[in-house]
Amino acid sequence: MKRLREEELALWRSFVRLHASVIRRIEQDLADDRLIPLTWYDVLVALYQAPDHRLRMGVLKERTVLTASGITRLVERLEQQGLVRRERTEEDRRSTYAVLTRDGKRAFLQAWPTYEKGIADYFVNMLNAEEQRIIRSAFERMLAAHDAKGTASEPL
Amino acid sequence: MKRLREEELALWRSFVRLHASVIRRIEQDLADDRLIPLTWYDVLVALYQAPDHRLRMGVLKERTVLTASGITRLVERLEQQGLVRRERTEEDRRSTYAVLTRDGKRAFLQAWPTYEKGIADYFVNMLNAEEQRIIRSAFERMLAAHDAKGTASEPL
DNA sequence: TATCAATATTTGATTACGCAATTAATACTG
DNA sequence: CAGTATTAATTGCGTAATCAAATATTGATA
Repeated sequence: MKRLREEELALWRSFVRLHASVIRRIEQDLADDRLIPLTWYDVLVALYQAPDHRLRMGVLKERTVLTASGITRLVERLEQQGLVRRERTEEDRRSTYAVLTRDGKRAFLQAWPTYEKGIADYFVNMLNAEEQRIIRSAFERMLAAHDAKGTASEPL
Repeated sequence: MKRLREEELALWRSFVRLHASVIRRIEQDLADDRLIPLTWYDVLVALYQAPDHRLRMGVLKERTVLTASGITRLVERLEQQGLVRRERTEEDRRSTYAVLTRDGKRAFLQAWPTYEKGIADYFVNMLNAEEQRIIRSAFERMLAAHDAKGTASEPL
């Protein structure tokens, strides 16, 4: 049971706080511009990139940071806003597809410039090329390891 | 208006997802061991480290990741659990102090081993010494820059 | 020093999310 | 091929966090 050193703890704290700060700022900018929130964006983009702009709820869950019930409710709201449509299919009648609507496509295309600028201003552009490379490779490696382990408890 | 490159976007996504994954795992471990949640821990530690184990609500807010009302409610719950006591003072009767109780101290000391292990297992120990150094210094620099800017909208 | 502004915290209303249980359909097994 | 297990998604219920408005107190100013 190795104890954490002071610098290691500082590293952890910086990670948590930076995350909160960046997310809050981007969310604020989106709200200021009357655009959709980050969570909506994540779903709509995933659909946009998918073949036929449609994806099963389960896949959608994996692409976001939510649990199954979280996704159900989020898609429900998106459907109410007309940004997404739900479809059941014959091939497997347990599953539901979420399909991007025309309005949904428009909503996320409108949000992108603000989102992109937020990511750049509050995060990416504050890192030099070497830092970017190192952080990305470390984080992706860690994520892979996380996934490898608790796939059971994975709402990732 | 510089556009984000693919790798920059991947960097951003790895950041967001890693954060969600690590936090979720630690929170789960704490729950499994019947210990206090992360947010409680943050408050209790801040109080523990403060002179006389007491801090004004506003200061507490700065040390966590919550807004003013978030802190009010969190401290409220902690008070209900007997982990914290609220005190008003004569020097400035607008402000409230939160004071760590004996039970509060015990609760967070009990949680620490699990929390520490989580930080180590899911985050710190997955990074080599150089990565740790680089990430910490970059993140702390970014946080400082964030604070310098929007101190107005800062619940940081 | 009465008034207006600023600060510190709290409250009301709303929203989002998680867990555990539920429903429904498909896959496996003896 | 009947019965059980597994998978996919949803729902009930509770908790926690936010924003905006309210309250209370202190500071500034004319």
